[in-house]
Amino acid sequence: MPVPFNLADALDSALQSAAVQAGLEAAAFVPDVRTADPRHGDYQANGVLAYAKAHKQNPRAVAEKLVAALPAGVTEGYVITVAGPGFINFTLQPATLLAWLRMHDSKDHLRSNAASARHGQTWVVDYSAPNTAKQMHVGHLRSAVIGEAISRILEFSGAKVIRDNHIGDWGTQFGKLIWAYKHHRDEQALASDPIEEFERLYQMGNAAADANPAVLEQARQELVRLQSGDATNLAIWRQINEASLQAFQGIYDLLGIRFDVTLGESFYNDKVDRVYRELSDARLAEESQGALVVFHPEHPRFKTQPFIMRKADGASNYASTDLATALYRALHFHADGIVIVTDFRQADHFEQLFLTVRKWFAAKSYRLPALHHVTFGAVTGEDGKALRTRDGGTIKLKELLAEAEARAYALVSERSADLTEEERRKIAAVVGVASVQYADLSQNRSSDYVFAWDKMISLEGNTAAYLLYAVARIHSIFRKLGLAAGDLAGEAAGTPPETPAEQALARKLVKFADAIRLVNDTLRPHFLCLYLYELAGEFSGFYAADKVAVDDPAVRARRLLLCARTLLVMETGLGLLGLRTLTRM
RNA sequence: GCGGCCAUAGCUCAACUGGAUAGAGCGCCAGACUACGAAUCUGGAGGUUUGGGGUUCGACUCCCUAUGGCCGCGCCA
Repeated sequence: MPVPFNLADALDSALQSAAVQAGLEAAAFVPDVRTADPRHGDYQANGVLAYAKAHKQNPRAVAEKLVAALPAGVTEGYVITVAGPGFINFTLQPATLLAWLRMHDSKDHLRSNAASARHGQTWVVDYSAPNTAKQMHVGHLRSAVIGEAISRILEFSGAKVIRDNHIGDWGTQFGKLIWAYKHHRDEQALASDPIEEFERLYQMGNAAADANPAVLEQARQELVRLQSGDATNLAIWRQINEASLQAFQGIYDLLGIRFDVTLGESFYNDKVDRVYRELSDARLAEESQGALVVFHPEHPRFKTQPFIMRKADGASNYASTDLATALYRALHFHADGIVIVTDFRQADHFEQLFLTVRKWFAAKSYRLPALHHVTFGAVTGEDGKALRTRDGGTIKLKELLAEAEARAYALVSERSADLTEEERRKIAAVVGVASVQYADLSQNRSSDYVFAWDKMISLEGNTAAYLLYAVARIHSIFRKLGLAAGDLAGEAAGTPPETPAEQALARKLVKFADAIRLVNDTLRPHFLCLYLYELAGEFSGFYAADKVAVDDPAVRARRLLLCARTLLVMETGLGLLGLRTLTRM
């Protein structure tokens, strides 16, 4: 029995054609198929209610007609009932569950089936984007972790993804930094930990310029020299960038991030004139108080709140470079979609940017990509205020990840004292980072994120440790039985799931497709986290209820198949979130 | 002042973007290791979804309003 990867999709189109068969006004009928509460079934179609309402018909009668018109290929695979005011419920038959599990037996099969969703599309994902000359701190975590997960899921869904690190490597701060570099640098510190020293110099330059107008003027001169191509200052600037990128990569390595391109603000320096020209020619931009700005008369706020794209002193700012960036991504990368991952405070900026881009591209007949500003809330301490260390400084990302690993190590040593020191170190490295990533990803990104160590490294509940533990237990079963986890031999003997726990687990497994779809549609990775958590929960229930390593070969084969698929889906899903997994912990 | 986001169990969060009896974890109570890893599982208690109106077959979700919190708003990004 061939079954599709995404069963909800298949039901949707089956209901569409049934609507034609049954004589409904098919164009006005949207099946609205979604996953259901298990009490009601696996999928439910809710579209009948809206249709019947609009057409003044009895919803139950319409539902009955639709069900009667479904092809045999569909009706054989499910138990179908009409319930309540006109819901159509579909419960998968055990044989259908088995067929799905058999067909999706490897990561490659999952991927190739999922890839139809965005086949042929190109997406640019813009995330992380720290400023050079500063260390990454806790505030940089969410963009990096969320952006990477979105990139992986878009890729899994068939898109060509270009990961772009739009670093802040240009701007007025470099005048002060170069001034401090020339007057106060510590060569020894520069050699041993350059990023730390640059950060110190930046703060020093900032403070000195604030305190002394003469310094401020000298810093301005340094900036002018840099911008006019002065060799010395350019060399310092390059040194700063190089050291910064190296430090960033240290963090990215821990988080499993590798960018395809790093096109920072400086890259767009020579591309902003075209932006000024084209927006002015299109009469979208106007002079206001000496600056070149864009107003949006149709917008309640942006009709008076300007989008400043060239400052009165003639310099560019991030509006101009972001406009140039949008054009570059559309023309050079042929992007079908652009995702920009930043915190919610920049919502106004990107709303103005997107409004401007839409009008500009329309005026020039440039192909417009889908534009998504993926926002997330602030990271706060447990008091609800911005997260700070005890002495009031920001928490460095490097230190945060080290702390997570140390806490994980203490836990592993406590729980698995029998493992060697080396093994415990390795496990702690994975669990520590995964806990940080997962704590961030598992929450709806739009709310503020309350940072709490105990919750993050916790072993219980919706945490990385819980998911990794489920994976480790499955590996353990295969190890005990002397089987390879990916070994497909013996699966042919697997029969349809029978016990309640087996069925619940199998029914959750096929919903993987729906979770992927949901994240694709919403760009919210927490839906995949929630799915994996629920899957791990179903597995744990199954594990407690039904022993796998039993003597009866038929029962054992049936349950081993479920274990193999749970492992496959868990490892695939965790991989899409950017987490590494373990075989023991 | 104008605008945006948010408010769900004691705490931290979900609720598939308008669907069926609002779900988890922590904490609390009561159980389950002579069974593949108890970092687990099974039950129980706990709710006027901030207050008040409205829209409709149906509202945590949409609209209005009040209160409280976070944030943005002319040359930082």
